[in-house]
This record gives sequence, structure tokens and C-alpha cells, in this order.
Amino acid sequence: MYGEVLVEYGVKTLDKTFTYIIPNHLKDKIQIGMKVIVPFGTLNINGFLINIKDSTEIEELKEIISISNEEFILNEELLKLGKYIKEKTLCTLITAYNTMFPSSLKIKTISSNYNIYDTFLKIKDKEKVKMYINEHKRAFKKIELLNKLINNEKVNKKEYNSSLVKELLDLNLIYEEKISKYRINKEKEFEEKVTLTKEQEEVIKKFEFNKSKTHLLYGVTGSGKTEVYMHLIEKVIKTNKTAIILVPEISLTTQIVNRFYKRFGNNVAVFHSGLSKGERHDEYKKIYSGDVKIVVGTRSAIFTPMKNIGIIIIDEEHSTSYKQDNNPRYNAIDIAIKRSEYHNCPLLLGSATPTLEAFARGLKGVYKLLVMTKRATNAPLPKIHIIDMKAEAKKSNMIISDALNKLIIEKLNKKEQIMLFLNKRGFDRIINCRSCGFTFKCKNCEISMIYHKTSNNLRCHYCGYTLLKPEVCPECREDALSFYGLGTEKLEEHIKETYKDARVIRMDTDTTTRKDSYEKIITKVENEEVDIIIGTQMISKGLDFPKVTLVGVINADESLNIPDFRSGENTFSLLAQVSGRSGRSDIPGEVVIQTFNPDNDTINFVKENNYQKLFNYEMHIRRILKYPPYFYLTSILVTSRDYEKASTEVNKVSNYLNKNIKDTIVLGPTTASMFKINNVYRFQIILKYKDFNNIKEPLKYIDNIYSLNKDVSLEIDVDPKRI
DNA sequence: AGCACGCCGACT
DNA sequence: GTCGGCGTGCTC
Repeated sequence: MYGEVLVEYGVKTLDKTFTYIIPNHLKDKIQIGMKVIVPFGTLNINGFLINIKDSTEIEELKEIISISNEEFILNEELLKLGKYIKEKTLCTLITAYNTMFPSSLKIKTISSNYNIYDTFLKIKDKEKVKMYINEHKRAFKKIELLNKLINNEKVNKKEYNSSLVKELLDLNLIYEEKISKYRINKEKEFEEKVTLTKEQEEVIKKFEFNKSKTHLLYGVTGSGKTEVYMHLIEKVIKTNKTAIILVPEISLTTQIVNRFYKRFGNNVAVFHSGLSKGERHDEYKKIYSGDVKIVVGTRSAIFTPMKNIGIIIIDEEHSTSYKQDNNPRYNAIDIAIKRSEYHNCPLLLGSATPTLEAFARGLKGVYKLLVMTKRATNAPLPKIHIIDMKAEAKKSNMIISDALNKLIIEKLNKKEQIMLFLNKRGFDRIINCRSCGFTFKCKNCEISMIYHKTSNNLRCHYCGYTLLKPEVCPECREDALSFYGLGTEKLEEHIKETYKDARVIRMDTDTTTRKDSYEKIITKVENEEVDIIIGTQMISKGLDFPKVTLVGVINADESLNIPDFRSGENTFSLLAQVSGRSGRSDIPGEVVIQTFNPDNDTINFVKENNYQKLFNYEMHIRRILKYPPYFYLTSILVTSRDYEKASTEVNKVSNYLNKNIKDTIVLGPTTASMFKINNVYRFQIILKYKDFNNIKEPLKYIDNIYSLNKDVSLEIDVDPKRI
């Protein structure tokens, strides 16, 4: 017997199998999908057994040394899925398999045993024990323990003093029994049955089970999407099938997972990067062994080895977090579609602000479109005020406008909660005019231009159009051009100074690095130990705090100015999402959006809460400029420490593509949006096309060439979320 | 990726 | 005369 093994190095030159002899002592145990240790060159390394065969042409063969992980084996579905990932993202097969396997289960660490146990004490010989009790009448504790055992009570070793237990063990009266247990263990709580709204019922009625169909649930913020998810899952697990539900961020798993625990108890596993290695091992084991029917998690949970899947749900479908931004650059939605096909089960994408791609498919009938337009509590959507910061700036209100200030004081007095959202995702290298709000846009591409300090000019990162940086604003002739930039920390300081009695908490990547810190912050807010929550992206999605009645967006403009064709769409979804945090229960909510561009179309769609208008507006632009969903995109990034090399090679690539790709628009080469990072120069090419098959082989070809080049590297991102 | 083999420059 | 620089090529 021979085994075909993929070795662990994720490099293009080793993206093929090596054949090994399967020695007799492994023949019974070994299975396809197992991790093994093989001799490779001069050393022994880890690999993945992906095929077993009876004969081989190769003459000199070595033997597989051992199996490195018997506990978890990749099943047939997941082995197939890896091949799909390789084809779709152009990564190596082993890279695909390694990402599907949770990192804590990588072989380097597997030597330690992640299983943990409860140790119970058992009785050996009742008669002997009774005799002992008679002879030691004054050993009260020991007698108590032994009596429990005689009465067949469960006794955990931890309950008694260890030396006491040891004595009894040494006397051979009792013995230990280890029962493996999981670290996370939640009992189901009773939860009163919720009555569904008409809209929720309608959605559930229309939902198509038992077939591979993608549904898009477009439901406004607070319309009760989570409740719909739970109902659908309840139906599915009643038929003995399983469910996967993905949420965008760890901060969100906390709230959703708790709701799931309450309703489904130990039938739920969590899976995300915030778990400790041990916890992750346990959760994976629960899933692998079929102990749970539901898994809730972030992107990587889409690879968990659930069997007999009855539904896959992706919440906040528009979130960019479903796309991995390093190798392999997969999108969990694509994987979900693939798995739904394999299991012949439905996929549900949910969002209050779907991506244009998804909504367009919904309208075309590719996805089944389900709609919820009302809030579940029947509360109205919050009232949105747009504040012109140009006018405020003249009054020297640089951070908080008069209107927002007034509302903050009002809400503080009423003991209601306030969320202040700071949009930090912009580049500080965007210049705008403090006087009139003007920002520089490329005349060809309609996207913001980026300031380059070294050359003192403004550049478009799509087409390369360059403009010398003017001294005064070309619109109003004022000398008021400036960079933008305010951090959460500074905002927190300002708020604490201004509202001295308010209890303020900050929620961003800095304050949530420690494990459980999300949970702590969320609990604090829920227990009303906090008046004002300051945060970034993190507080924009999904959080459900009934006492929040005011949301303030400090700087709406930054994401508007990101030089990406999706900036309008992303800004709308971000603002609509944060707005949705306000007034979720019975008290009506308000939203204040501060902007230097109060007349901007996107901002006004937010004010009207009109997704449909945004959709039509953006689709129009996308059609003219040949962007998704009308065309697919792939970006190619060429980088080098040597400016000249990067520049000449990217031109070579571009020439090659222009000659060898048909029916594809080749844009560039241009400098990438971050041109120089850590002294590495970055250039990019963007491809716009209708059919991936036209570009796949040429892309593989250039990818292979540059995998051998140590000075210049090339990265391909198929369907990038950011360009 | 990681290592051996190999072919040219400055040193006890 | 040898030690070691890293360029090239191979790994079942």
C-alpha cells in the first residue's frame, strides 16, 4: 500500500503529492485525511495523507513514519472543499487544508494532550470499606466520602482534600475514574416562547428547506433577524439535521451565542479565534463527534466538520470579515454555497444593508429574496439628524456639534445610554477642505485621491492619475486644506472632560485585546453601569442594547473618502448599522450624523433610511464604470524592496496579461493604495471580467513564475473586498 | 521551506 | 593550503 502525501510547506514548488510506503504497522489505522509524519529530504516533517493506492511507478520510496493526529480526520466533503478553495483562490492545496484544520490542532502543538477530565472516585470492595469504617469511627471526613460511594453517589475528587483521597487510594479501598469533559458547558435555560411578528412568520413560511437554495433576508435593523434564525434552526434540528451560523466578529458572538445557549443549551458549540487552544480543541471535538447540532462562529467556523447540515446562516452578510485578507483569500459565503450544494441544504444570508451583489441576485431571483421592513418591537426606526460640520467648525465645535451636545445632556439626564461612533477606517492621507468640505476626486475614477508626502502630489490608485498638491482649495480658494484624524482615545478624553459625571467606556481593538474583555464590556453596558459607549467599527454591528437611545456619528466622512469603488455602499451600510443601535426597545431612538458633506447623496440616503435608493444610485455607477455586480474583479499586487524591480516586473505582468487574456479589462499598473509599507514598494493591476475561466490559466502561469522570484513577489486576490 | 552540495574569496 | 560566503536545485 502506498500513500500520497502533501507536505506541510505551503509553497508553489511543493504543491504536489509525494508517494510513500505505508508500513504494515500503520495499515489498519491509517486513513485518507489524516495528518502524518514523513521523511522529506534530510528531515521529518508533517504532511496530509490525501490518497491511498496499490501501486506506483516511483522506484525509490520512503515509509510514512507515523500518524501525527488520530483524533481528527478531514472527511471526504472537506477534502473536496480544499480542492475548490485551491481552484478559487489559487492557493496551494496544503494551505487550503491547513486553514480548514483549526490552528490549535496543528501538529507542532498536538503532542500535548488537550483533553481534560473530571476525576470521579469509585468504590472497590463494599465489604472491605464497611470494615474500614467500623475500624476508624473518628475519621469523619473519610467516612462521609465512603458512605457516599456506598450509596452510589457521584463523588468528584476535587470535593475532598487530596491527601485524604490519596490515603484511601493507597489503601486500595477506592479507585479513580477519569471522564473527559468539555471546557465550555452551558445548560439550557427556560426562555418564554416569543411570539413572532407577521413579517417573521411570513419569512419562515416562505423559506425553502431541504434544497440547496440561497436566500437573502433583507430586514431593517431591529426587525428580529436573530429570532428568525433561531426558529429556522429549531425546525432543522427537529428533523435531526445540524446548523452552522456565522457572525462577523467575535464581539458579536458573545451576544448571539448567549441567546443560543439559553434556547439550545449544550446543543451549541462556539468557534472563533478568541477561544483558548483548549477551548477550541473541545469545541471542535464536540462538532467532530456529533455532540452538538449547532455551531455559532466567525469566518473559520464555515469549515467545521458538521455532518448532515440542514441550514447554513450567514448573519450581516455584507460584512467584509467573511473574506480572509491573507492566504488563502477565501470568502466564507462561497464556501457556504459549496457546502449547501454538498448537503443539499439552504443557505440564508441576512442583512439590513445587503451588498449590491447579493441584492441584485435577490432581485434577479438567483437568491430567494425575503424582506422585513418593520422593527420587531413595532418601534419606529430612529430619527436621523444630519449636522453640517462646516458650520460647526466656524463655531469652533471641532468634535461635538451643538445639536449632539444638547441630546447627550438630555439623554444623560434621562439615564438613557449613548453610543458615540468614530469612523477610523479612513486614511489620514486624504485631504479635505475645512471650509467647504471639498475633497479631491480622480477625474477618471470618481474616487478619492491619496496624498503622497514624498512626491508632494495627489494620486489616484486606480488609474494612476496624478495632481500636484495645491496650496489652496480649488473650490473656495481658502487656505483650509487639511488632513483628517481623530482617535478614539482622544475622543474619550474629550468626552470625559466635557461630561464629568458620565460613566464612559471605550470599545475598540485596544481595549478588547484580552480574552473575555468583550464580554465584560457588554455585560457592563447591559447592567447599565455605563452611560456613554465610545467605539469604532466594532460597535456598529449587531449589538442589541435596549437602553441605547442616542447614537452619535462623530465623523461620517472618513469612510466616504476611502478610495474604493465601494466606499458609498460601505458608508451607507456602516451608518445604517450604527443608526440601528438606537431605540431598539420601547423608547424611540435618535441618531446624529456629523458630516462635512451634508449634501452628499449617500448621507441623504441614510437620512431617509432608503436602501433601495442607494442601491439604484450605486448600480447606475457600477454599470457605467464596469464594477461588480456587473463585472468581477481580481487584483494583482506586485511588491519588492527594489522600486525599479517592482516597477519593471509589474509592467511585464501587465503586458503579458494584455496579450494573453481575452474578454478582460486590464487596469493599471498603478501604485497600490498603500504604496510603500515597511520599505516594500507596491504596485497593482486590476482585472475586470465576466468569466473567471478566461483568466484562471494566465493567472496560474504568472503566479508560478513569481513564486520562484525572491526579489519580487506577486499576490492574487480574486473578488477582493478592498482594492 | 529547508537543507546539501558546490564553487570562489580572505584567513589561522 | 582551509573556512565560509550564498547561489542552485532537490525533496517520494
